[in-house]
Amino acid sequence: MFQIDPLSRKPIYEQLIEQCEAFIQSGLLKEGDLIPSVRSLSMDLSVNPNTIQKAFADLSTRGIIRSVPGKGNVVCGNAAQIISDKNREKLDEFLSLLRLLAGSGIPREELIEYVNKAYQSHF
Amino acid sequence: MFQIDPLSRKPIYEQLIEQCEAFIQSGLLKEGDLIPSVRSLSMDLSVNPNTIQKAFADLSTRGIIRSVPGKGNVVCGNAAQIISDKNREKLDEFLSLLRLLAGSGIPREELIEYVNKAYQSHF
Amino acid sequence: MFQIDPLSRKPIYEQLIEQCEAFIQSGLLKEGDLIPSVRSLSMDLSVNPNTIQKAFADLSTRGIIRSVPGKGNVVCGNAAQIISDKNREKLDEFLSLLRLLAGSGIPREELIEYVNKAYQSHF
Amino acid sequence: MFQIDPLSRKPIYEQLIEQCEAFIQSGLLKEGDLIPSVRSLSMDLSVNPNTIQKAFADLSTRGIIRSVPGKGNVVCGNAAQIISDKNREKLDEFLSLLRLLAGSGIPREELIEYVNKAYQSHF
DNA sequence: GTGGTCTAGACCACG
DNA sequence: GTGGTCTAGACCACT
Repeated sequence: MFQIDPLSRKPIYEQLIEQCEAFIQSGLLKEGDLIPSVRSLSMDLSVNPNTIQKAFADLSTRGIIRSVPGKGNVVCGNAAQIISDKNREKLDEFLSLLRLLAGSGIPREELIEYVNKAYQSHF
Repeated sequence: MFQIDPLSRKPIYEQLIEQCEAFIQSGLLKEGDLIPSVRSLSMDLSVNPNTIQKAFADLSTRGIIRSVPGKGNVVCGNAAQIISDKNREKLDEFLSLLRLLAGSGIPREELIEYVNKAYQSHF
Repeated sequence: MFQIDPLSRKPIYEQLIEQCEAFIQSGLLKEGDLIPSVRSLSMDLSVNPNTIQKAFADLSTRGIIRSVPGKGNVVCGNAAQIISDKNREKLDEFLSLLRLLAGSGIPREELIEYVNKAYQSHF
Repeated sequence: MFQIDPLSRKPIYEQLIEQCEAFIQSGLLKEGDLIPSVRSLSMDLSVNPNTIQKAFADLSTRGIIRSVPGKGNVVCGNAAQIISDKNREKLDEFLSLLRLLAGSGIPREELIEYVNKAYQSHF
C-alpha cells in the first residue's frame, strides 16, 4: 500500500503523510479503517521507526487519524474534510507556479488542457 | 528592487535567485545590465554578504549572470532562455499540485479563471 | 583519503572537487558509495565545514553526488560519465598549454613520452 | 596588435602579459623593439591604464621589457630565453591536465596527433 | 570600488 | 549522527 522514494529530496515522513492523505481522499481509506502499524511499515519500507512515528504524530495532531489503545491507528471521521481544507491552502503555491509557467512560453491552451484532465479523472 | 521575506521558510538565497530570474523574464533586467553589488544588496536587505554571494554564484554557474572582475555581475545574453527552460521543468510539480486541488473541492471554473488571469498579465 | 594543500593558490574547495572526481573516475568511489561526512572531513583536513560544504554543493548540483537526508552524500549513478564529459571540455586549455611548451624548446619526444606514460597508468 | 577578451575569466593584465610573451617568442617582437605605450593601449583596448601598467610592471621586473626614458618600453635582449624558461615551469600543469584527459576516454592517438601538430606549426 | 574565498560558530531539519 | 542555511567578519585579486 504505502511506498516511498528514498531518492526523492522530499522528506520520507512527508511522503508518508501525503500518501496517507491521498488514500483517504480517494476513498481507499475510510473512517474507522485501521492503518498499518509503525512496526510493519518500518519493516516493509526499510525506514527508521522514528520516521514513521513522526508522520503518524503529525496526522494525529491534525485530527486525521487517532490511536485506539490495543488496536492501532484508525482514520478519523472528518479526515477527508480536514485534508481538503489543508490542500486549499496550497493555492498560493499553485498560483506562483502558474505564473512561472505562463511566463516561460508554455501555451495557455496546454495548461487549460491539464486542468480539464485533472477534473476528468475525478468525476 | 530586490526584496526578501526573512520569515519565509524559503531560504533567502533562493528568494534572491527567483526574484532575479523574474526580473530578467519580465524584461526589467536585460542582457549586459549590471546587477546591484553584493555589498549594496547586503546593506539594503540587511542580509549577510555571503548569502547574496551564494545566490549570485548559483546564477553564475547556470549561465544567467557573469561576473566581470572589478566591475560587478552582468546579465548574460541567453539568460531568459535558460530561465524559461528551467521553469518548464517544474511542470510535474504543477500537475501534482493541480491534482491535489482538483480533489479538494475547488471548482474547475475557478482554476481555469486563474490560468486565464496569469496569461492576461503577460500580454 | 582526501588531502589538501593549504598553500596552493588553487582554492581548497576546488581541490576537494577535483580529488573527489578523480576518486570516482579511478573507481575508488562507486555508485551508491557514501562520501566522508562534512564534519569528519572538516576535522581531518583542518578545514572549515563551510568550505567542505561548498565543494559538496557543487558536486551535488552537477549530479555527481546526491545528499540523502540524515544519511550523508552518496555517489550518483552516472557520475563518472558526467565527469568525463566535463574533463573533455578542457581540451582547449590543453592545446594552448601544449603550444606554449612546444614553442619553449621542450623536445617533441619528451611530450610524446609523457602522453604514453599517462595512458600506461590507466590500463 | 594586442587584443583582449573582456568576457574571459582570465584577468586582463594576464592576457596582456601572455600576448606580449607570445609576440616575442614568435619573433613578431624582437630585442629593442618599442612596445605600444600605456596610454595608446589603454585607449585602443578600452582598458583602465592601471591594468596596462600592471602588466608592463610584471614584464619589467622579470627582465622581459625595460623602460627607456623619453622613448617608451622596449624588448630586452634575453627576453625570449626568460619566457621559455617560465613556460617550462608549466609542465606540471600540462601533466595533470594530460592525466585528466587520459582518464576521460580520449584516445591516446588523438593526443599524440595534437602533439605532432603543435610541433609542425613551429618548424 | 568590485567579486571570490575562507574561517568561526550558530541553528534547523532529517533519520 | 547527517546535510543545509545563515551570520559576522577577514583577506585577496582585479579594475
